[in-house]
Amino acid sequence: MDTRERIMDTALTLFADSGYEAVSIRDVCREVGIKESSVYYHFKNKRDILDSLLNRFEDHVNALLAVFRSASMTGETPPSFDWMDTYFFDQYLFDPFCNKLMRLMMIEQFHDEQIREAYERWLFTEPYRIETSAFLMLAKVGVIPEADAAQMGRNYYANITMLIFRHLLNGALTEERKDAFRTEAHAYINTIIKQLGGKENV
Amino acid sequence: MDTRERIMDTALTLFADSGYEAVSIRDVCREVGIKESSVYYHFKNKRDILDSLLNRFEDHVNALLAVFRSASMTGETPPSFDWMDTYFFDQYLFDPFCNKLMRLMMIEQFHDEQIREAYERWLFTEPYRIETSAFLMLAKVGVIPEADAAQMGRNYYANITMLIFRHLLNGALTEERKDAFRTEAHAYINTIIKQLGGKENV
Amino acid sequence: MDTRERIMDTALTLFADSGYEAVSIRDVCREVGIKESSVYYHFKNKRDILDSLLNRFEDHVNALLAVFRSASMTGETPPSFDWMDTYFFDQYLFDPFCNKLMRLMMIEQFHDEQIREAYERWLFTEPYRIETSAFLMLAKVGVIPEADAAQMGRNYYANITMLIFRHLLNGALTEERKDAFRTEAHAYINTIIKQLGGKENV
Amino acid sequence: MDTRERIMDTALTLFADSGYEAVSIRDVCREVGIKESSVYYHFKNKRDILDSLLNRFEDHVNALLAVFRSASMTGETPPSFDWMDTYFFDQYLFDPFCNKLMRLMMIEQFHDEQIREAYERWLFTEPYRIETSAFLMLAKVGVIPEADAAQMGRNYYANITMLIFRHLLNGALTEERKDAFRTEAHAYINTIIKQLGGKENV
DNA sequence: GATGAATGAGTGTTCATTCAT
DNA sequence: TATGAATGAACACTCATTCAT
Repeated sequence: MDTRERIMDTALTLFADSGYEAVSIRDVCREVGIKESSVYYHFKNKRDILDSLLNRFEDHVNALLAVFRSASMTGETPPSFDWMDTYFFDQYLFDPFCNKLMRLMMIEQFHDEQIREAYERWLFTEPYRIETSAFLMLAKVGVIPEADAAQMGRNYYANITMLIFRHLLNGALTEERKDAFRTEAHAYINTIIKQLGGKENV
Repeated sequence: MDTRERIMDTALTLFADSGYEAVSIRDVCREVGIKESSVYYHFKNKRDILDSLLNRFEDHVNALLAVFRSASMTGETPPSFDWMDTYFFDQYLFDPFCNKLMRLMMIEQFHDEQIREAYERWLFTEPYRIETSAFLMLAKVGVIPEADAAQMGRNYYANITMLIFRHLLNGALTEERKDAFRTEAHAYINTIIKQLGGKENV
Repeated sequence: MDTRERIMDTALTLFADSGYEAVSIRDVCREVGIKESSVYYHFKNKRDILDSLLNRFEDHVNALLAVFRSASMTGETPPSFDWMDTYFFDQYLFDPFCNKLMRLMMIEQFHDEQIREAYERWLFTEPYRIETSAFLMLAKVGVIPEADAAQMGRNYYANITMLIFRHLLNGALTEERKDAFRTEAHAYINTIIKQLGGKENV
Repeated sequence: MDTRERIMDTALTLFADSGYEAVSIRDVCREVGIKESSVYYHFKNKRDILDSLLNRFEDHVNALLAVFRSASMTGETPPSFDWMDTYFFDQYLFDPFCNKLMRLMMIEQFHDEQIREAYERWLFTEPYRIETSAFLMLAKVGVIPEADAAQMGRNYYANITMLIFRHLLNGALTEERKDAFRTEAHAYINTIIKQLGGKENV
């Protein structure tokens, strides 16, 4: 991994732990093993590191979305909760890069409007859009009574959002916390499936 | 209001906006209208201001809890969603002091274990305890089928938690955001009441 | 002399030697014997030191002008070249504070419009006004033929200005340079006096 | 123009605007369109650029002097104020290269003895030598009474020097400033010519 | 109770320069 | 010829804190 990459990587880890302001260029450089002045060869200034991270996140998550959309559009595999596990849980919520950026956005949203918008979009608006549309698709396929789709989607979204803040954006992201999230998420999903008379999914 | 009070007040407002680290003693003093050295007559150091705020919050919220408990214990008035409005929404979530402290805890939880514990307790554990117990009481009173109480309580908790993060801990606390929270919360509560065959509550 | 005074004093000496940009706060503090951070108790920033110096100069020189004006207005003593020696040479050109500020303005006029204006004013416009008006007064008193006053004033001004740049704003201000200035200035003045048929003034 | 040339050219322009210290290698390279490290192929270090400029100036101005001397020695054309216009004004004072170097010397003379010497030489000593010798020649030719030559030469020199500092080394060298210089210089010259009973020269 | 004055440690950033390629 | 990458030293400035008054 080249220097620029290592700076971004280290900075993100520290930013996600303590917030942008609380992390100094010195801190980043100590970790990376370069001199402070070297940072300025790769980045215009400190803020430029943050912006680069935000841009990379935006790109990364848009790519994820594109894959997800094309997969769900072709319809070759019917929508299922397993999808969520793969695309939303594993590749988004648990992904170290994405998780750190969510923490960063969560801290910085309070004093940066640009970040606040990203925060609202990627933790609320987009998940809501995807999860409710998944339930609408399940209704189309006939798995769910059409009348309940919206309400169920909204409930699902609320439960997952609560679990994200409770377990994945609370202190350090340990395996215990991931397990707690997974356990509660699956328990919730199974109650839904039971209501639908479906089979359990562990 | 005496000087010590004004320092705490101002510090909290700034901390809630930008986080503890990002706010300087200078910033606080400029607002309060005193010299920086004067702060050290009232507080041991900067951290002491933060600790005093956390202690005051703990006291304040324990007092709230005590009132709530005694009110619900006497059973003179049956538990209802109106309670929530009064005790949980108005006196806790919307209360400027409490709301600022929640923001502060949300920002600082990532690099301070003591704050993380308070954060987990007052945003997740305690609300969960109270809200689910409210539903259990509703079940005892016969308003809700005993079998659904736990599940409904959990759903209620998840929805309210999601709304808190989405609307009350997102950017500045404006009247629009309070309204958005209230609207969505009441809409959700009404769907529950409808399911129970009860009357709407606006 | 208090700290603020000593900072200004030292800064001016260094600025006049090397220019504003080339002098660091470190340089000033080393000389004054204080820590760099202490400067910021007395001045908002580096530029504030410069501005304070310029303001003080403006005040100082306006005071000089006022004294000169009142002295020449009362007319108790007729205008003479001795006046110039006292007011313009000794109290202005040779005065260490004023001389240093002239050097500073001379260096900084190239990249600061505000300073350029002061430079033009206090090295060209005001001296021109004063010196030509002195010759007009001499004409009124009958010492000089009215017709020659303007031309002689202008020549006097040109000669003195040239001597200022040649001797007083060239390298360090040593006693030799002051002597060179005085010698040439008096020589020039004496040729004028001779032309007028007056007595020599050494 | 090759790279070395472009570096010197750009550096001079920037140095003349802001002084040597205030201009960074970065500034020069940005303008030239090369990377900072490339400068060190063409110059030993930053100071080497300055020295090269000073050397080039010395050569340039010596060449000018040689042309002027041979022209005045042959005596094929009698000395005149038109000469001054051509050699001293147009080819020296208004010449962009020379004018920039004069500014540079004016700024840097205060903290570099080598530059101070060049400054004194090319702004005072040499012009004085040339201008007074021109008046001596005019006396030889009989245009001026021998007795007045020295005095008139000195006055001429003083007036031109004052105009140089007032108009050509004051802020940026604009067409307005050149015009102001020319107007005042010609006005002065005409008063001399009038005194000599000669014809006006516009 | 409050402040004037000071400070050591640290902040982000710029600088001229080096050197392998 | 030119540059990508790095660096030590310096820069202006901010910080929380101290202490005598």
